[in-house]
Formats: sequence, structure tokens, C-alpha cells
Amino acid sequence: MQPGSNEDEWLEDCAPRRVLELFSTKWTSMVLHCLQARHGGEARSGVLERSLPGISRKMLIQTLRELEASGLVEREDHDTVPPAVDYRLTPLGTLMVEPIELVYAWARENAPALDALRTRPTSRRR
Amino acid sequence: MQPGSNEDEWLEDCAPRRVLELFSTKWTSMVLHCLQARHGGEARSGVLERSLPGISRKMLIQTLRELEASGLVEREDHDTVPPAVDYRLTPLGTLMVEPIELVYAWARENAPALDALRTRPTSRRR
DNA sequence: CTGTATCCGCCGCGATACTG
DNA sequence: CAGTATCGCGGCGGATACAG
Repeated sequence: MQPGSNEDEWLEDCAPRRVLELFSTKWTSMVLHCLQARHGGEARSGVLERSLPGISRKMLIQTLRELEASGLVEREDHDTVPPAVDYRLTPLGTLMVEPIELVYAWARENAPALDALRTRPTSRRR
Repeated sequence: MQPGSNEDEWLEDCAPRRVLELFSTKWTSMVLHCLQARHGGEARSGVLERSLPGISRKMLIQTLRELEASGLVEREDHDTVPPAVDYRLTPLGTLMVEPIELVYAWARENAPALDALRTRPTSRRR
């Protein structure tokens, strides 16, 4: 991988970069994971909100909007009163969830190791 | 997955949650990816810094410290003057990189779709 | 029930300067 | 070269109130 090659495109304003930035917002991955693992890829707004204890409505909607704009989630308004809106993973979104689930699985599996090593106060020995 | 089951542990202060929070810091995944993909899992501090255009030294070190505290990265000080320090992925860290690489691969592959859908201004039709 | 509109505190992170 | 110390701002995101 020689210097100057465009192998390091990932550090500029490219797709990988932007995807990562998407995930740097607090709730993105949890919304996706929740949508998939708990509701099979589709859920009503309120249901989703109740599935994510601690999330504010503002952030729920905002996160869903970003996911929608990125083509990972689809919004369906049933045009009823009272309002009823479904959010569903797009095919693209479904693909995206896979790596996320891997991270979850990994974290769950290595929880002991992670817990053990986490509490020590960043030991700078010597 | 019935309600009330502790299947939703992932939303509390558990390993998966904390791992995700780790990744919510700006440079975490990029440092890991860079360490793996560009330097085979081990690199000198300065090399790493130069591999990540735009990163500040403060954030580089801070990120490495967090990764070290989580057991994903190991620090080796060669005790020389001038100083020389290597950072290397632990076995745990190497495992963790896999899902990240998947995300990268996915993002690279779907870049066109992502680009196309990104620029539209969060269309709220009707 | 599904949003939208403000207000605002906290802190992530960049810039800069300094040390061994 | 590797790392620490400070300062400061922008913005993420929570709380609250309001709307259709």
C-alpha cells in the first residue's frame, strides 16, 4: 500500500467516512439494531420509542430522518387520525445491520474481557 | 423475544452499549482500521499520526488510551531517546476490527446508492 | 400519537504552547 | 519523537412546551 495511492480514500469525504460519521451520532446503531432484532425490520414510531429507554423523541425522529436520508430506512405515513407512521428497513438498511449485529455479538461474547480491562485507570506504568 | 426478557440488556450499561459508545468518539474506528489495514496491526505513534490526516495529536493519544483501557490495543514503550512507542492490536482488538472492515467494505460497495440518496433534503412529502 | 420549536448546558475536539 | 496542559467554541442532545 504505497503512499499516494488512493487506498486511503476512506479518510476523506467518502462513503466509508460518512457512514462512520453516521454511526458517531448517539442512537443510530441502536435504532437500527432495535428495528431489526426486536421488530423484524419494521415498527411504529411509538413502539420504537418505547423500545429505546432513555431516548428523547427529538433524537428518535432526528435519527430516523438521517437514516431515511441515507436510504437505510423508509417512512410510511398511513394518513390516519390519530397519526400512525411505520418505519422499515430498506434492503440497503438490512444489509447495513449485519455488521452491527456482528459488533453486538462480539461485544456480548467478550463482555468479561471488556469488563475486566475497563475499570483499571488507564495504567501508565513506570 | 418477549417483553421483559433480558434480551434488551443492550440498552443499559452493558458491554455492547459501551462498545458502541467507544465507537461514538470521532476517531476510534478509523484508528483501528488504519492500524489493521495499513500497518498490519502494529505501528509507531508518529506513523499512525501521519496515516490519519486531520487527526490532532491530542485525539490520537486520547483514542489510543481508551482503546488500551478497553484491552483492544497494547502499548509498547522502547525506553529509548528519542522516545519510540509502538501500538499493536491485541487478539481481542484484532477480532474487533473484523466487523469494522465489514462496514468499510459495505460502505465502499454501496457508495453510489449512499451518495445518491444523501443529498436530497430529507424530503417530507405532502 | 406523531411530530415541531426553543432554549441551553455539557463536553468533544481542535488549536496552541510547553516538557522530557 | 512522544506526550501533557489549557483554552475555547460548536454542536450534540436533553428538557420542556406546543401543534395537528
